[in-house]
Amino acid sequence: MRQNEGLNSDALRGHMDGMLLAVLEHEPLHGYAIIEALRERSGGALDVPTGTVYPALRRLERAGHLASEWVTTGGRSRRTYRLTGSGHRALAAARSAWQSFTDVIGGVLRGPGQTA
Amino acid sequence: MRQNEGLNSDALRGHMDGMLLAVLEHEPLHGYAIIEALRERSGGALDVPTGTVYPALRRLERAGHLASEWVTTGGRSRRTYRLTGSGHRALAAARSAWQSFTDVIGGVLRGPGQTA
DNA sequence: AGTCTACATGTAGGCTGTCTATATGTAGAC
DNA sequence: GTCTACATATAGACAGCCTACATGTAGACT
Repeated sequence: MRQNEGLNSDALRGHMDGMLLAVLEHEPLHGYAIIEALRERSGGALDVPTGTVYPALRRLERAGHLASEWVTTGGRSRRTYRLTGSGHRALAAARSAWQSFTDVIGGVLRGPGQTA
Repeated sequence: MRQNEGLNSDALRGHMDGMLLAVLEHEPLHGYAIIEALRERSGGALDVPTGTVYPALRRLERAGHLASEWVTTGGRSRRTYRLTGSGHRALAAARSAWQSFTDVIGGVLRGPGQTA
């Protein structure tokens, strides 16, 4: 279970929740499928370990942003998560926060006087 | 000592080092001035506490990216930090990492199929 | 003289999210 | 019978950012 190419995991902190919500925006998914979706959407850059995802999903459910139910398909049992109303709002908030976050950090990193 | 507007501190994780290096790129500064520079460059969004900055500066010095010396001006003593060669390389690496980081996270947050 | 604010550095300890490692079990292919 | 992919879950380590505290100087104002 190797780690993401060049992406340091400290940097992921505080952005996992938003990504999980984003992945679940238009379809309910179970944990394992969420990990695959993250890998695909990131072009292979993101390989999030189960020890990160499962606790995070439970946290988001406790917070009311996700709801889960067990779904059995072809002999396989999966806990499937979907966004709640609160989850949709949290996703919108996460996107807005991401925007200001990148503006601020990006601006500092580039240095003063650079607009682009 | 109030906190940054809307910026959650988990999100800062792993990006402080790069910002500190960026602020020191063209001129040596002491800790207190670095905090002010971060506030100015971020348009007031970033108000980093001393308990974050001073340990971080020491860490970066131990890592060889910064060098420090005590400078006394007008009765005031300040530990002034400057970038080393290794620090300049680390800053370049941080900028490159920031680019891929925002590409990856931004891409996932936006959802599939969106180029812009 | 006393007080207050801005300047200036520093540490101890807490919090919490991510990671590693481990445990458990099913389905299907070979 | 074994191996791989699928699938969920938890315990404990790790590390960076934060709060709170401790300490001290310079200069302005009263």
